[in-house]
Amino acid sequence: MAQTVASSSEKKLSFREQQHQFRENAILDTVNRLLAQKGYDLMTMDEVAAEVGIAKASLYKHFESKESLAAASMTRFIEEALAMARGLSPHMGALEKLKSVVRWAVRIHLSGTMPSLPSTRSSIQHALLSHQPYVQRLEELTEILGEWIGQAQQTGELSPALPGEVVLYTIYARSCDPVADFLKGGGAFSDDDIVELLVHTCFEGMAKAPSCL
Amino acid sequence: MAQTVASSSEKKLSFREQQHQFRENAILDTVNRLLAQKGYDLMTMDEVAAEVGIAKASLYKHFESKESLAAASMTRFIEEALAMARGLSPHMGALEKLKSVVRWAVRIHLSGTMPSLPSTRSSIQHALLSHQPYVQRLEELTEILGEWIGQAQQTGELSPALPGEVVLYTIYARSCDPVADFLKGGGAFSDDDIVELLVHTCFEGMAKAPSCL
DNA sequence: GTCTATAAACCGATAGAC
DNA sequence: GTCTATCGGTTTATAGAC
Repeated sequence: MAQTVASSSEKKLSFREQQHQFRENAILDTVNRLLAQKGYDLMTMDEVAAEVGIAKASLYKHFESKESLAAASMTRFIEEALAMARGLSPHMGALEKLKSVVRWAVRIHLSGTMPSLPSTRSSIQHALLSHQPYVQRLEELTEILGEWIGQAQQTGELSPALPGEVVLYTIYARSCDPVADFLKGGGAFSDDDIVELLVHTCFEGMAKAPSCL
Repeated sequence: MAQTVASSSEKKLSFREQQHQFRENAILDTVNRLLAQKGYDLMTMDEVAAEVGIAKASLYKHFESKESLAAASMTRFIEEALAMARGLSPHMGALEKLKSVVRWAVRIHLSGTMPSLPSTRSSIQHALLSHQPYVQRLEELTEILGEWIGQAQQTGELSPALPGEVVLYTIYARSCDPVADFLKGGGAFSDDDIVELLVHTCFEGMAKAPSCL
């Protein structure tokens, strides 16, 4: 009996916690979209609250500040990237893994739900680097990518003469490349085309013919 | 006599106009730097006035709004790019001309005086496209680059299978690529190294060894 | 044209009732 | 936890004296 009550109480608590998590995920979904559309500085807390369908004060019960809200959004995104990277088949070559990561990121970017901060210029960049959960996951991802970069350089799939940091930063930057937005705005290409074109120019440059199209 | 007076009057007017132009150029220099450092949304008119050394109200005697100020800054920058492109030796190959443009832009980017708006996300992007002087010059530059791209594709220096828009957008995007900021922040490379690394990955990709380093 | 002072709007964050 | 109402600060832009 006592066990049943305890179990029931546990279930109820777990259910509330689940609802809490569900609500927070809904908030973060909205934040991801708004960050993708307008960026951090132009996104307002009023707007987030209105789109989620709650009052602004309620938003502050979940996240203590605008900065921590954006940091949570970015952290969740990196977690998804980590899960994606770790889920890649171990039979893939290192270069193919790296391309898969860029493909995945560009596709999310094109769907309008990548909470990327475009550059060093955003006011949140500094706050993010003080947000331990974000930094930690970013380091994990960097370590995974760094390993693959080293492997691809050993096999010659990537030039060993190219500093690893250059490859890493380039991969990160191509994942939220404005070229994708421009091409999408032009309307001449499908999302799949844009993904392949971007991955091609990123790794093969512009002298070699793309395998797609 | 009348001529002398007229001439003197003309000279005085011209001098005042020159001073006016000089002041406006000083303002635009400051704006370029602030736009490069913080971007449009985070740049404030108070800040611009303070750094120029004039009162904010005086700023509004030169430019009627923050939007028109940023638009003037961007327009002047495109004019410099046009002058640079038109000044390239006619003996250069088309590909070498394109690379020279990217080299020039990345160098300015690294110097911290490129008034680039990082992406589609800035609130000024829409206003810029309604600013006729800017749009016109951007079209002129696009036409020049488009011609070179076509030539480079005919000689096979660039892949003819790659859509021209992809090449054009890529060149524009690499000119203010955040990779340059990351590498500069890392401190391991000189500005010249960064320029060559970026130009190399842009045109040759990451499989081929860079000619520099 | 340059200044000081201020208007008008917006935004992040909080108080306090329920 | 959710709401309404509001505070405090910042920003763009302008009024008016000089």
